[in-house]
Amino acid sequence: MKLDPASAKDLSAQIAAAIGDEIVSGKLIVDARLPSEAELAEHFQVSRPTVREALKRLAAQSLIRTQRGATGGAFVNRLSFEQAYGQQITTSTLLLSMNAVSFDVACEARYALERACAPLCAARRGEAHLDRMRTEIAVQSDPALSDEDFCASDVAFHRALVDGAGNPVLSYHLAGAVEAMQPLMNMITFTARSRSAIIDLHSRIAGAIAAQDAAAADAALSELAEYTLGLGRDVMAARQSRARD
Amino acid sequence: MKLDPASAKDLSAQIAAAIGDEIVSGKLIVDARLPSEAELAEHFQVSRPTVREALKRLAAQSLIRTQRGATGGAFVNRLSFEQAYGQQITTSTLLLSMNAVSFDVACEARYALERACAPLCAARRGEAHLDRMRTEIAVQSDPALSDEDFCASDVAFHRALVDGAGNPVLSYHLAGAVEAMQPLMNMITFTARSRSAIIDLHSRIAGAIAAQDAAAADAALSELAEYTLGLGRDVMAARQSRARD
DNA sequence: GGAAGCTAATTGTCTGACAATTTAATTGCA
DNA sequence: TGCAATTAAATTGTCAGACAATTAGCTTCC
Repeated sequence: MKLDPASAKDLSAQIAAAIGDEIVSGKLIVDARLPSEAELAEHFQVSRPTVREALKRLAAQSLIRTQRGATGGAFVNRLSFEQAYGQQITTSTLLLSMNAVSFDVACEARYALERACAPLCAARRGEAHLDRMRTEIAVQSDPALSDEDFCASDVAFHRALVDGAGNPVLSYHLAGAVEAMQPLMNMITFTARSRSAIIDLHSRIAGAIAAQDAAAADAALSELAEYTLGLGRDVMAARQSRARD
Repeated sequence: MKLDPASAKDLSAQIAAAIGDEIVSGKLIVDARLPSEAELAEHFQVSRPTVREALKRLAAQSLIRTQRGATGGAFVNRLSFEQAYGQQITTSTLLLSMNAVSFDVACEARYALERACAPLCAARRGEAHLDRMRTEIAVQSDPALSDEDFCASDVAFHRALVDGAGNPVLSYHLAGAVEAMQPLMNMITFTARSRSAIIDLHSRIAGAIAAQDAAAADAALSELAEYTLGLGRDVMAARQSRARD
């Protein structure tokens, strides 16, 4: 583990990169203990605060965890699926909100990915997933539900569909795509009529999954994608015409 | 921006979370300047090193960038697609390597997602994407190529396919799925025969994309998925039989 | 008017210290 | 001997103050 004296970056960034590389490359395995802060400072010829800044960078990426006390220190952290979901959702959400990604593009990506899950979900779905989907449809049918809660339930429905594929890696990749859409969906105000159209399509999807009919599920998802895109376009058009006034 | 005195977490983690929430929620917009480290220390009633640790955590997530000098400081960073790709690939790779994800599960996720891109790619691919795919096929046809380089070229080929869909959000989500497979693919030693089978399928895929034939591309991808899964199973079986000796 | 230098603000780094926490060893006692 | 309480040691968490490095803007001088 060496540093590049000519690098333009901070020492703490260089040290974090050096240690991070060891972890990613597998030279430091899960639960291995890093040298103490004092030893790292000695090794890299820097002060302890600089080492600490480097360790905090790694901790922010969930690459290490720290423990106080006599046998404490920094340990290589096993990246759990839960942690990865969280990072994935945060990054995806920020990416969409900060880059003026159009509703169309985000929507297309989301439904393209989701349709990839449908056949697997139809083949493998368990009762738990069917229950989650039916529960969310019931929630969505309450006319008193706020728009935000409707969108949250929409996300929960689609995550049940994704999880039904029974592939945690797939669920991880889809988590960001589905969750990051929520702020965009919130921007669309749902009329009673569009809500019922969405609920109908959700019911068709759930029914097809229950019947293990992949083709029907795909068709319904495809229709939902088209319908959602249309809603988005209507809202955008309405906004533009209001802006002209 | 307040801290919870009862929290079990580090002060730097709490401060990072507080500022991070402001950014994610949009209260701090892109390119906004955060207060100076001294002001933040004053605001949160902590020392400057503690504030700095918090800022380094945020920097590690690409949420902020810092600049030295008179008009310097910490600024909310626009998360670029490039940065997001990088984080996505790192996280996906670690997730697979640290959680003993089986080759089957990772492979299934990857090809399911990739097949979602095929129809879009067939419809929209430009000459640049076709060129990239053809170039990689040529690279792969060199018998002197090392297994590592063959896998790297394989990844490049598939990324061209993904990028051909012309949807950056889709490319972002797929980047992790495709790149994170490389270490797993490296574990499979390719015989000359399996290489030629893969190259044939790549050629069929590239041809179908060039002809804008989505169905043919999907069929070839599907075959490639099956073939890759088979290769993985053979390698695992051979290992187990060796282990029994 | 322009170039050089000065000043102020800010982050980057260092030193040293103490507090809090946890484990292990030691001691004292029954 | 066995066990409980105490002590010691190691480690991270936090603080205070200082100086170096960098950068923008202002001032001064030619």
